[in-house]
Amino acid sequence: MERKTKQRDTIFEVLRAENRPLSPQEILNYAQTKIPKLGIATVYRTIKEFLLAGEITEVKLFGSSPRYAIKSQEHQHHFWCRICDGLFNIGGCPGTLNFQPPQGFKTEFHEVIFRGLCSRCSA
Amino acid sequence: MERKTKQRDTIFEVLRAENRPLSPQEILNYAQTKIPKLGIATVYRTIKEFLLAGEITEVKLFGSSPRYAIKSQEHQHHFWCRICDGLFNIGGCPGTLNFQPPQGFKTEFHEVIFRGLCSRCSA
DNA sequence: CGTTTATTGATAACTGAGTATCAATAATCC
DNA sequence: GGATTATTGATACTCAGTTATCAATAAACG
Repeated sequence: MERKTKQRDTIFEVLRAENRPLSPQEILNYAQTKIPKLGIATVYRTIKEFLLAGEITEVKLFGSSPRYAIKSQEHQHHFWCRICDGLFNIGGCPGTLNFQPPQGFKTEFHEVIFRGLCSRCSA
Repeated sequence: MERKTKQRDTIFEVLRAENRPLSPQEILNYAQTKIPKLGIATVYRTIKEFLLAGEITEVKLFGSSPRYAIKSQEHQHHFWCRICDGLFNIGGCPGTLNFQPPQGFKTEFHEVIFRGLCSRCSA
C-alpha cells in the first residue's frame, strides 16, 4: 500500500458510503459505476490490504461468503435480507442478552442475526 | 430409503447420541468408529435422505459449512466453540430479544450465536 | 517529461464442499 | 441359498470463491 490509486480510493469510498458489510462482488458492482474496468482480483487484493492495515473487518455469517465493512467502534449485529441478500448493521444491543448459555460455557462474544425483509424489499 | 442398512442406522445413531448439529465430516468421523470403511459420499447421500424425510434439519451459521441435527421442537440457538469448532444447542431464548431492528425491517426469525469456549474446552 | 516500479486487469489455476458415476456389495424376498 | 436390485465406497468431476501469473498501466519522484 505504497501508492495512492483511484482503485483503492474508490473501494474504500464504496464501503464508507454503503456503511454496511459488502461481499467482494457487491464491492465490485458498486465500484464499477466509477471504474468500469475494475477487476475482481483488485477487489480481493485491496480487501486483503485493508484487513492487514486494520481498516476494515470481516463479517461472516450463515454459510454465506464473507462480507467486509469499515471498522465500527459500536457493538453491532446484523439484519440479513432474504430477498436482496443484503446485510445491514443493527445497533441497540444492550451487550447482554436476556438469556445465556448454561454453566461451563465461557462466552467471549455473541452475534445476533435477524432474518427477513429489509426496509426496501418489504416496501 | 427402501432398505434398512448399517450405514443409515449408524449415521442416525451418531446424530441422536451427540444431540447437537454435526457437519458431514464430523458425522463421518464419529460413524467410522463403527464402520471404518464408511465413505463421505454415503454421509452426504444419507443426510439428503433424512432431510427429505423430514427427520433432520440443517443448521447454517457464520460462514461455516452446514451442520445437521435431529429435529427439535424447541426454539434453539447455538454456542460455537472457538477451540474444537463444535456447535452446541442453547435453549432459553424467550422468543423476543431485548432489542429489535428499526422500523421498516420485517423480521421473520432470528439466530443467536454465542462464541467462546465450550464446557469441555474451557475445563 | 522520463524512469522506476507498485499496481492493475485479464485470465488461468487452485481450493474445498458437494455431486455423479459405476462396479462391487449386501438387503430383501422367494 | 439364489436372484434381484437398492445401496455403498472409491474416485472423478463440478462449481463458486479466491489466488497466482504476467504483461500493460500509471503513481511517484527526480
